[in-house]
Amino acid sequence: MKLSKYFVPTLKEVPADATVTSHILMLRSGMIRMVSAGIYSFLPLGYRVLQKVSQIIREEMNAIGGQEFHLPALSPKEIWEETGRVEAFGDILFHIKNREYVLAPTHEEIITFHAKNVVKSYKDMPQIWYQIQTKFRNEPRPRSGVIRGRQFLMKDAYTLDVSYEALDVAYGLHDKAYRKIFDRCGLDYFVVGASSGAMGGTGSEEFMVRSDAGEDTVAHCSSCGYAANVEVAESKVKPIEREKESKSTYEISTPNVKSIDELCKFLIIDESICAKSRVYINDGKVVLILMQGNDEVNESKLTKLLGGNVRPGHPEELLEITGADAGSIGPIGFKGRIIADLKLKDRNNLFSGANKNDYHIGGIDFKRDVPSIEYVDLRFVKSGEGCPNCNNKLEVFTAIELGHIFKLGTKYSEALKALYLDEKGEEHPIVMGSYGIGVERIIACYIEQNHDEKGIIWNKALTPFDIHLIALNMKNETVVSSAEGIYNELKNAGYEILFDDRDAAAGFKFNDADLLGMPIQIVIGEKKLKENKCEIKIRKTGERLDVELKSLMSKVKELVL
RNA sequence: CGGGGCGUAGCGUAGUCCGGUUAUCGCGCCUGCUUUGGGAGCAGGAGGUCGCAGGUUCGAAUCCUGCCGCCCCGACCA
Repeated sequence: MKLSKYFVPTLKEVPADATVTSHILMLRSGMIRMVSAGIYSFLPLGYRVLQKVSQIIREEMNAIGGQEFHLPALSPKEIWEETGRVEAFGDILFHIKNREYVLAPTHEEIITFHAKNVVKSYKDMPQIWYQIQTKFRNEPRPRSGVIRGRQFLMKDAYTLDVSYEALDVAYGLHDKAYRKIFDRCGLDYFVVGASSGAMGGTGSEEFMVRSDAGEDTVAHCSSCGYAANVEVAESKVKPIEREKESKSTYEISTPNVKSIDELCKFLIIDESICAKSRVYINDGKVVLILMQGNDEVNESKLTKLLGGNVRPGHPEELLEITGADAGSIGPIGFKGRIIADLKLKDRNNLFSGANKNDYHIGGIDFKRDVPSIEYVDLRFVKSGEGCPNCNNKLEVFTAIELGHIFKLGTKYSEALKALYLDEKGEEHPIVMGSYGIGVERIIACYIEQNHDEKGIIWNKALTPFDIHLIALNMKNETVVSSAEGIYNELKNAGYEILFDDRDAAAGFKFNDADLLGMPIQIVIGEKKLKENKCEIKIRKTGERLDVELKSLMSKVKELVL
């Protein structure tokens, strides 16, 4: 491809709206342009990368027996009502105004619809069905370029099986395929075990890439590989030691002290001996949660523990329930269920609210004064705490979710009555699995991990072109004819090659080449030509090699592997 | 949806507080000449509903009101 005729609008300056590295570089290298918030056009160069990624995914999905579909994005609303997902998705689901259609945010419904009509016997399974297709979600806040969009490309796969045992096999195949896909793309990723929660089934894994642009927070152990979303992550934390002598409780006047920090400052004590109170309403019932010092309540853990609907109490409710405002609430005299974090287990000589505004109580002994108390792990894991599985320490950081796999079970097959007959002629719902990959996210994550101050650094697998050929002076006939010759020779040898044949200054071309990031640059210039040589630059290392023109092809063959 | 910021030529911007000739500068673009190993030089040129609508005023990019759009933080995220 000749760059003079190829639409690659590179930008020298950073667009004002972009803050995330991958977003900046995708815009600057002319891969994408924004149309509206969370909606991007892929330009020819970006689309080449998208196709490379898609092809890798396709190959690995086909390798485990996947069959590629192309399902419609436009979908009758009725079928989404049958599974209850019009309500479940809420405002995330795009609705068509002039007909009862929705834009599909995912395709469980459509797959199940086809399964119901076609898969009637145990003999028809197992099946692995997948597609690479555009998904639509009305995200309230798209961000970070292509990382979170309202329209995005997803590889979604669905498995149909006769049993949960068979589902385990399908799930295992996807786990392996996903690792291969991300390995081939050259990504540094890790796998997070997640509870499948409301989706049912027995397992779920997320494939994550560490990144400041990420929206998930995970705890990771580099030693044993333990990794979990902080919503469910656990850590080894010792409860604070009980003191030998328990003081008796005593009331302290603490005017205008609202927070743990203010309390510590006022009484000159450490936050570790303060029990912070939070009141939650669980399906109408009141629960008091006690956390050590400034530890935050992990509401995911709390919801999992209590079940049903869990929400923090409103200020008016707090006053009515406890007789005090937030900041002066505590376990002494509290009527209702009391749960404390494990870190506070059996501890004495604690400080907490007095359930009376502007008063706190000291000398609290949980064993003596709050005998009904329950202890549960309700903390958010913090960096530096012990790994639950080994003796190393956990690191907590943000990450981008690249893909997930989970066992769906029969939620959709039951709702849409996708049933099959077993050997005995008995009817059962099909057991399903669901597996997704964010295709654009692979590209963004790759760039996040492979760039320098000059631009992108592509690897062989994803690069839009194998070689970036630069003719330095398009007014010099020798340079032009040599470059044209090399271009044709490389092209005929089967290489994908971008030929910068623009009439521009050398520095301009070098900088564009570094920005676009092809793994190998071949530079044709007057000086080297006089010695029958040209120059090869390795983008990743910056290494430059002088190569005899006659041995160029063999050198290229050696480098492009 | 809450908080903050921004909207001036394809891109990046000055001017806005404190209203006043023809809206600033750089990049890019067009023409010509020169130049060609790290974002060239000279000369000439094109390109603007100052986000939109309304208001105040002799006069609005600038002040006021409403709306739209974009970015960031938070909430949300099968």
